[in-house]
Amino acid sequence: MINLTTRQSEIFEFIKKEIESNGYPPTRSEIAKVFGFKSPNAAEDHLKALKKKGVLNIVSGASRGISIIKEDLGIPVIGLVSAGGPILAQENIEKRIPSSQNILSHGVDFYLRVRGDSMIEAGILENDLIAVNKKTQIKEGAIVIARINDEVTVKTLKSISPDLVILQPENSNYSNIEVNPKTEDLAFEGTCVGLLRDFA
Amino acid sequence: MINLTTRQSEIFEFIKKEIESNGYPPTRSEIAKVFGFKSPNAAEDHLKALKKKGVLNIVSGASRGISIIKEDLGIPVIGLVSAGGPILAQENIEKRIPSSQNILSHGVDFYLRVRGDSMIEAGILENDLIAVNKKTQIKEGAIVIARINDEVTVKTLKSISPDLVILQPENSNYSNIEVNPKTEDLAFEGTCVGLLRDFA
DNA sequence: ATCATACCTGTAATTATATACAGTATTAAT
DNA sequence: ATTAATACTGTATATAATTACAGGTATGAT
Repeated sequence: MINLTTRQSEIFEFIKKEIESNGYPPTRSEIAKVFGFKSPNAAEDHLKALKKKGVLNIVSGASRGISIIKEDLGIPVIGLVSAGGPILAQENIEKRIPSSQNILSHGVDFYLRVRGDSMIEAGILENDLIAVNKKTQIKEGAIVIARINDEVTVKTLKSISPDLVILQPENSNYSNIEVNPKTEDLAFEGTCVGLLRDFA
Repeated sequence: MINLTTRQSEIFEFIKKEIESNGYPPTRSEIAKVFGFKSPNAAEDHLKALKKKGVLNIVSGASRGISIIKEDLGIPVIGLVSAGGPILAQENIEKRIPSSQNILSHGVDFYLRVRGDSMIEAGILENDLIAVNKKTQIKEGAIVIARINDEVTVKTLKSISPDLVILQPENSNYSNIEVNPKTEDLAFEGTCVGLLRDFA
């Protein structure tokens, strides 16, 4: 999608909200009123711009003939992460789950399919999907998605300090991973905010 | 919902279809045209009838001010099950999750909040929500929701025969539950088809 | 038998709405 | 420096749309 301006985003979001709450789209005048425009033509201009940018469709002559073009790709499900590249690279995306179906309380940036049994004692099994939020502040005690030298792993963050990060598997067969961020390549991809298991 | 007449259903379905495909509701004239009415007032009459029957809402004065009232209550989340009564009794329903948000591959009849730690070795922890399907055939090896003498429990179904049902907890601290369906009150509420954990 | 409801036609008026045209000011790109 | 895009005001008008009123017919219920 071509980037919308701040104003255009506001208008676009308003239209979406109206459709959601009323069940039908707003008129030019309604938009103008809400945004304080003194002319419905201001809204008309915005609609034309939004149509041009391909985010909505306008049926000429029809009242409220506005419909949003949903290009909502949904929340990506990350399968096996290939070494190198960013975690959200196209080749890692297994499928997408519509974001409207997000029933978790936190925002979910992506789902990661769990490989291995290192977290079974935390009730996280192989093939489960863990919901990951990228923005949540990384905290000790949380279950985090870390990348160590191109290896992506899910572990409990035991402790964090400038020269020592301890990642703890939740499986007594495995031992803690100790990383020195100064000498090793360590990045946090996000925090686990949910879990999804499908008994297919 | 009060029963709609055949004609009313046709009109109602058409309106829903229009909203789905166009993104906005039809006008009286559009309805009239599609159904061959020679007057938009025929459509008006139908809309009034449909409003009276509570299936849609009409905003007076607004063009296309039609919205369908969704009676979809969503999938119930069952908290603590009170002894006696059916599992889906009103007093057991903690909240509802819109069925449109169901991302699991099987149909989900309700979610059950897990109490206790008897299934931790199957990765099912306290407070997780397990998605339950009532219709799936109860099979050995599946995780089932059983009711034994008014006690609702989640266990793996180890074996089933006319006079002995063995339910296995997935926690080595607990031992198997053996029930004779002929002498004890045993009912299967459904099969676990998914799991949802929210790190709130 | 009468009444309510469903299901229409036909007309018409008010209002809601889209949308063109003519401007103005600001900002980002070439 | 000029052009294009953004973000509006202000006016005007054709037409889209709601919706009332006045009928008509058929059907099932009281």
